[in-house]
Amino acid sequence: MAREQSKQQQSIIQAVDRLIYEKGFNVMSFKDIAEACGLSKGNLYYYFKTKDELLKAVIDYRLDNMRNMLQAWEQQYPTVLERLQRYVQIMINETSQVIYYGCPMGSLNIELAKGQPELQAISRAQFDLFRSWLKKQFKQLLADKAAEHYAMRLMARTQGVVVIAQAYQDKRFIKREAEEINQWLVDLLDGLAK
Amino acid sequence: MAREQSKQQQSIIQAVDRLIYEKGFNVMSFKDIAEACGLSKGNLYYYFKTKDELLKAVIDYRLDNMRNMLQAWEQQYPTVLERLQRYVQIMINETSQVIYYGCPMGSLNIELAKGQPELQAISRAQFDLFRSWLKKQFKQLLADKAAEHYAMRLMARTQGVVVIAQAYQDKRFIKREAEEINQWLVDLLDGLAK
DNA sequence: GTCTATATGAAGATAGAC
DNA sequence: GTCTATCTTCATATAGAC
Repeated sequence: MAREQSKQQQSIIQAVDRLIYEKGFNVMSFKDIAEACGLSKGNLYYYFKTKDELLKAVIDYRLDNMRNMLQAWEQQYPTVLERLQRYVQIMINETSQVIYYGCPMGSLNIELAKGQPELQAISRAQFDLFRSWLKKQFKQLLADKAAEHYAMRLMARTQGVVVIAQAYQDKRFIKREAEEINQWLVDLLDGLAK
Repeated sequence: MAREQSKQQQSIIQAVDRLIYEKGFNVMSFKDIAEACGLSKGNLYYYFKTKDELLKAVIDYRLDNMRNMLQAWEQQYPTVLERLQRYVQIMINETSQVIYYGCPMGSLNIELAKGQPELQAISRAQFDLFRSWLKKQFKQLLADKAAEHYAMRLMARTQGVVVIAQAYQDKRFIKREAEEINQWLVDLLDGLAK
């Protein structure tokens, strides 16, 4: 739910979004942010008083984008298989960033889980959103509990691919594994249709 | 290959190993380390002049432990399936830490991949070690390239499970997915035996 | 709203006494 | 080898002029 925000706030949030992804939340500094959006450090504090506030704003921003994206997918893809495969497609589309910075959602959550539980709880909302959307898709074919399990498994599979691809800066691994996961989905839904 | 190291060096390395895992490399400070091993900060610098040196020492320490562990597994488990499943078992055995701090190898690598490529290269040796050991196991049943691919896929699957389990502090997910992966290995090796 | 200047604290790292 | 004291740099955060 985006509150009313100034152009400046928007541009700060976008810069921070990128910096968190590329440097990590704890490494990113106010100096980095100020430089990235051409503001003075002092002026930044006019908009956001703490790093935690910035994180919250970035997560809200990401969640808005994700909700729009997922809604668009439902318009665009009529079948469950297409929707699930579209999810897998993300890592293909983002390959060139993923091999360097990993998954924006996954890497942030891992960082914050180490000793910043309040912040991790905020970051986790990204997982919640994908998880519930994927569950909703699987529920068209499966009982509630099984749908939940498959949603989580699919997320685990894509996250795992990203971790290994980042470790080796290996683009081809992403391609190869995306195909494997897509085939797994085909076989799975095929088995369920019977 | 562990060089000759004093008792003090060993105890520092073990403290740092833990701190990197629980707080992250960049968040961990010399103050943390000094407190953790009951030394003064100044004295710490007598043993290790920089944080990078500490990282190298910790990775060497971890690699030694891993090599010993893998060698022991080869003594203990005669079959490929048992060995691969023993690898999957790690996340079961470490569940109570994993749900809070993730994978020691994976989370460190993800952190360092963001803007510290020289340090990531050091950390990546942990992945290399597992990867080549797993490949060696698969090569008993598969051609070189396929063995490599399956080794990476197995690593991706366990890493992914850990990411999701950490996101939700969900122990049961680890159990559930470990069983699934074990079954996948059974089916896979079964298919190859034919 | 935007800036510069500054307060304050913590980090990595060193010097030198013991 | 171990300590305390200190240097320097950089971080978060604030104050106050414009």
